[in-house]
Amino acid sequence: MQLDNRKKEVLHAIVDDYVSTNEPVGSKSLIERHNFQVSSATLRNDMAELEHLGLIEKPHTSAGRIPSDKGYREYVNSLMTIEELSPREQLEIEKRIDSSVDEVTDLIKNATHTLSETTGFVSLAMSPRLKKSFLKQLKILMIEPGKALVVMVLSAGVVKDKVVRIPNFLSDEQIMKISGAIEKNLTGKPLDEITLVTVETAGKGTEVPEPLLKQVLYEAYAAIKQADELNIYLDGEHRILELPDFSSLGRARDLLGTLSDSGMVAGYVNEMENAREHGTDDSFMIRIGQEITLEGLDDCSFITATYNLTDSVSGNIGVIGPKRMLYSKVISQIDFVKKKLNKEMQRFT
Amino acid sequence: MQLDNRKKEVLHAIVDDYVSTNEPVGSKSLIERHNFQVSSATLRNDMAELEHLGLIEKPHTSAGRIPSDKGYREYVNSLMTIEELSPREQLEIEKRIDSSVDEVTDLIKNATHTLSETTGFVSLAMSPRLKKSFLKQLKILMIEPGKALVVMVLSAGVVKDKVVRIPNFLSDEQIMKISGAIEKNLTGKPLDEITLVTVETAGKGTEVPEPLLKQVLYEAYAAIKQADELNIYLDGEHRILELPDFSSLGRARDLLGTLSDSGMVAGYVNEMENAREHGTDDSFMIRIGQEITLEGLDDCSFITATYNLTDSVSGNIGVIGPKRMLYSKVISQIDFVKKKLNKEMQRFT
DNA sequence: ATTAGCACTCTATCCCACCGAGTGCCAACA
DNA sequence: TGTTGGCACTCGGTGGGATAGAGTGCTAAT
Repeated sequence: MQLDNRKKEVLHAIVDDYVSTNEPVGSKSLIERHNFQVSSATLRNDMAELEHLGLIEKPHTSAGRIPSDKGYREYVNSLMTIEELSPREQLEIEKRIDSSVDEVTDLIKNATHTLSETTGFVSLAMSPRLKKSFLKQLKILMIEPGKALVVMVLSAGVVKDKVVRIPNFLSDEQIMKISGAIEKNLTGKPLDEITLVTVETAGKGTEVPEPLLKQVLYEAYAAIKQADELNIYLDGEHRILELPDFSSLGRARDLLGTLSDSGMVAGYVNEMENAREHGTDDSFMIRIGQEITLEGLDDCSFITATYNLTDSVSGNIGVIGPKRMLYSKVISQIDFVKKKLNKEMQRFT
Repeated sequence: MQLDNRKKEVLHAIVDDYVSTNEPVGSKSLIERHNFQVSSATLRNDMAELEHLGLIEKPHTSAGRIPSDKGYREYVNSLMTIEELSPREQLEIEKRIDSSVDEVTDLIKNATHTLSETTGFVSLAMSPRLKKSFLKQLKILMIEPGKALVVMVLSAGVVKDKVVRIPNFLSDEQIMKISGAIEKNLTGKPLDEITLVTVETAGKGTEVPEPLLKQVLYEAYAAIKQADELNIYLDGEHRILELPDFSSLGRARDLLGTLSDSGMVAGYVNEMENAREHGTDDSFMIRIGQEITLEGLDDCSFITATYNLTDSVSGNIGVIGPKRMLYSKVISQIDFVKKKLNKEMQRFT
């Protein structure tokens, strides 16, 4: 992208103005608001050029210009400068993220809610990807004949459990034996290295008759696998309706419809995360407009950061807002929430 | 409410027509659609009367009539007849409520989702009110120094747990002792009869030094109290935007804003439930329009039924939809989902 | 009690004219 | 070659005015 300095400034100004006014910006109003030392005609030429490059576009012939997806992208990649939040804003966020909760999940929900409140957009977080964390404890508790609770404590300070069905005839002692054997052999193993086979070999030594044993082991395995399933937390969906960008109802409907399928959104975030490998940037993922492949999000931007529960266990937190957003501001807000989250998470590990 | 037969029929017809067309209904179109053996002028007189009684109203001078809240109320109380769902519809619901889940919570979420899909409205359910269920098991598991997991199995087949902080120095054995003492003394007690004092006396016999013991007992008590806290599950909020009744955006915004505060909604459902004491009806609660004290729900109706996990443990499930709904249909849908839910719940108790 | 007839009311819709912001282009200028 | 003033043109948005249509209330007759 070869742009001389003034053209860069023009694009910058157009994005800024459009973001703050929500109206296509014309050459004249550009002169009025900014200190360009040239005439409006010159800017018109520049704008024609920028339009030719696909960085801006006009809604109709006789309107001003608005940034295209590509224009926003250029803005985000090379034009904007990010500033720290003011102490007031920082304090506000710190206050909101209540640190007295007992479980990581609550902390994450808390941060997500805070992020939605401070940005005014929809926020979301993924639960930590636990596949790299390892088992610290595994207990199977009899609940009643035929039913047991598998409780797992993971290295990342997370506790997971699952109710499972077991054969009716099994005694308390038998369960304890199996539970002990699994724990003894699998403690220290990362979740993603635990397979059904691993669990079955772990349970070998116990003197429990074959078919019964096998069922319990299978259930234990299922519980372990469920523990590293990903959850997504969405917050502030209703804020979409407060944004002028989605006043058209049709757009809002599509967007909310898509967001209501949280599994789909989670899948998309995962895809993004996986595609990040070649990431040159510092853990931020930004998708703008049509770059987002989810239906109904063409007018949105999707920005996430990566938080860390431990070195190897991380998740994502971010927002979905209109393309027309104050990128630098929102990014610093996400960044600050992420940092605060990381700090608070140390308590759990 | 003294209405001669024809006036009742007129009101009935107005509600039906308005619900299906979403347009104020006039005397003439009433004649066209229904077999009234009188002229439109006569109906006009009747309608003037109904309006005088506050059962219908007109949006403006030269428009047809629409039912008022009071009109809908009369319709619901004495006019409509409820029919069973068709076998097809029943099957559809039965199929959707997946019965293979392992936890009551999942079953309830499932039913809520199904209800939203079949009615096309927002659906919601309250978690079971567990205060009448009793403790069947209580175990405290050490997770790491300073942290433990309290696991409770309740009579209603529900498992609850909570991570709690405990003094660092406590050993595994000490925790086991305390856990055993609590379980021994509190098993069989309904949750609402368990107080901090009860827990403390239960823990008396253990040979654990005073201040440490006291803290653990307090945490155990807190865990028990948390177990009977109510949760609310909302589903299908986005469907609001598909309803012509909320096409005005402002209304939709208010409604979604209110629903986003799920605690508030839960509180309201509870209020309704408590006010139901004098209930002559068969467990349905219906609130129409202004009868609902939640902000932004003036154009809605709120209908819930009571499901039962056990004789003494129940919760609510229902929908929030526009006042202009097919009451009889929606009520049978809720009723059927509730019955299916009750049936499935027997597996857990 | 019911009906036909009539004057009246009010909204929704369409049409049209006009305003204004903005553009593209051209010719002139530094 | 880049910049500027000027100008004709475009197009969406706004507001007024006319019209159609559905519905009402009232009155007088049955």
